[in-house]
Amino acid sequence: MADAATSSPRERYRARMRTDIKEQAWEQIATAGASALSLNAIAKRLGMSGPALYRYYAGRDDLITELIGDAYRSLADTMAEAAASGEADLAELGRTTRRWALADPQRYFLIYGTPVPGYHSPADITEIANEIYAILVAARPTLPDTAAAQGRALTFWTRVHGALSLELAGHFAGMGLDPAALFEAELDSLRAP
Amino acid sequence: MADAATSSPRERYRARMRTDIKEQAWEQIATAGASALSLNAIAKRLGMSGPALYRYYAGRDDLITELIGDAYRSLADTMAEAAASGEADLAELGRTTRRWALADPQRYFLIYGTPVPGYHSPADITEIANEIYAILVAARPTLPDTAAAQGRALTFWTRVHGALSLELAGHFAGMGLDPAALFEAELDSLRAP
DNA sequence: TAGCGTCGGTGACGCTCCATAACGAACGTG
DNA sequence: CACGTTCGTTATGGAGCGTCACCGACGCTA
Repeated sequence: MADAATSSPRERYRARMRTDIKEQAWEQIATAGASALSLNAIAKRLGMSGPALYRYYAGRDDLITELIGDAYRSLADTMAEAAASGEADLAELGRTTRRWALADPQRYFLIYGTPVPGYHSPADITEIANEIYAILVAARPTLPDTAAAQGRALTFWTRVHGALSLELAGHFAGMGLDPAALFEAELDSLRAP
Repeated sequence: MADAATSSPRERYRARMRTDIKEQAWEQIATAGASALSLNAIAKRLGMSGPALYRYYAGRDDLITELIGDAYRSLADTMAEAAASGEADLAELGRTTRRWALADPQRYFLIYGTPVPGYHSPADITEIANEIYAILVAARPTLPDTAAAQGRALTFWTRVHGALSLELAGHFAGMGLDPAALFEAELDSLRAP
């Protein structure tokens, strides 16, 4: 079963509708942030009335949860692709992460930004997070010791996000600093532990 | 005029009211995040009706802006106090920052969390940010080269926030990692550049 | 192909919130 | 004690989320 291959017209319409909704949602998030995401506005721009969206998503939280999942998936795929492209230097993975984040900062913050106190990620999302972590652990140059590789991956990850979150939030802008150079300097620091 | 020294009863009442409002606001932020901050809820908990708050703050944004300023001020004062206490090791300043952040994570995210796309900090807030930066630059051990001190402060700051933002957002929790140990490891990395 | 059940969309409604306006009461200064 | 400033209230408007009842259209199946 789970005939994902064959799809009825209704299923295709429904899938198309869901992607259209998410597309509008991403547009709003990119321009005004996730907290300003409005179902009514999405519906209006799709030419239909508000409650219609509830046929596709249980509510605002449900939609955002799926968007978070998509963001994670996008990052994991981007990292995996970079890692599989042969010269998967750890520093190059860092640059890949930065490019991905700069392409849509609010998408980055949807994952690594301010958490909502009550919120807990569903299991499939934490799974993707581990997937990303595994890519970092396996990155070249390959280390003989697994523990060392894990430690390196973790240090790498925290430093990347330290530089990235400050850059994307604009904390460097007012100080006349060059975020790109700073990022490269942090990548260099990982070369010789 | 502007007799700031003497304060009329009205002025004191007004100041007291503003602090009460902010106190309730912090409570809400700590438990539900800044995005869930509700003026109506604050007014209700203060035993008065919603529009009364507009005598003290021009609106929701005005209140939040002042809260951000207070958060910055609190962090800067905490850092300055630690730096002035004699043994102002750079690593100790890092631990001070972490303690400050753990005391109220949402207050931390009010400064270093997801930015609102349109928002620009007022000048007096960026001033406090520079104040914090200056404390880090001047931290012990004193470096002869100013550029080196600035570089060290910057690296320190990005790494501290990398570890802190991931810890506070709960990204380490699901992976069975010890945030405190990880933080100490990052502080160690700063010792020998 | 005809009919029927499922699915999708609509307007109406209740609730909460932000923000403004108009009104009345309390306060304290002169 | 009188008057103007300040404070708090209710009323109002507008937007958003989410639910409900209703209806139209689609497509599967007999």
